[in-house]
Amino acid sequence: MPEGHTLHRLARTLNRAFTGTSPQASSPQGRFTEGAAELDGAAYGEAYAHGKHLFVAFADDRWLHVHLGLIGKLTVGTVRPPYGAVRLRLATDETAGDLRGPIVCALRTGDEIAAQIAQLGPDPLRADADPDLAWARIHRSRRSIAALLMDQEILSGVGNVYRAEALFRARVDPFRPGTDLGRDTWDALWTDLVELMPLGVSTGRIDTLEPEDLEAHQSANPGRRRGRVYAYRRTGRPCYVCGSPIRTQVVDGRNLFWCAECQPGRRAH
DNA sequence: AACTAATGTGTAG
DNA sequence: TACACCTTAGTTA
Repeated sequence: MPEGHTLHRLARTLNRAFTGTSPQASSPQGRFTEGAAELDGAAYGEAYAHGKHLFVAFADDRWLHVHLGLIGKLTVGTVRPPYGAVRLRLATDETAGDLRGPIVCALRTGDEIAAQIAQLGPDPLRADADPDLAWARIHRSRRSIAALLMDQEILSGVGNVYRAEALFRARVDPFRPGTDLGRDTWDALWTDLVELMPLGVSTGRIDTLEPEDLEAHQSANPGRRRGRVYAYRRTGRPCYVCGSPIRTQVVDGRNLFWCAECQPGRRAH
């Protein structure tokens, strides 16, 4: 589930597995052979996430830049023969990290990493994040808050699930323009993301239901294991708060999910 | 077993 | 707007 929480979790997992080692690097798939050769045997430094980007520092200003995109996976576990298309394997005698299907897997310098980070808006999962930087752009934009929340240059790490859930939890109409949002509403959205996303880092999944709404969820979904959410992918099913059907609409090529009763707006959708 | 959609983003037409 | 990435969960047969 590659929204920001996934990448922060992976940075932690990589650091636990590889800190203090000099892993072997290879590209079983063959599409990162040269980069892997550059990293092979280099001393591992530290992994960091910023939004949905993952950066791994190695000795001598060699950095690995990974973006999983929609279907990419990075798994870390005991050494086994690779399956599927493994773009990059980092391996010690005990542990292998296998990267499949990323949209970015590249060797970078520290300067290049800094330039990449400079393009990203504040990340609710980072202690150094400044929400005012996002607000400065949001309150001057006529784009919808739904579009703004997904724009990684405005804030980073929020994807389609956290977008739908944060807007629901703050009871905000997704189509409201940034110019119309109000500072209080932005503060509520940001504060909620700052509380919500670390839960995703610890659990590896996105759960957003408040305790008082959990009962309605559990009676409607006995034994469900995946994330417990208010709106995301619940099209046509009853809202856990008001019972009216969750709505969906494609906006900028992505499905947007919301409850028109709990998140009322002035315009017809 | 086969098929589809998906948490994302860059590029080409 | 379409495609590429090429995995995986979920659905349909």
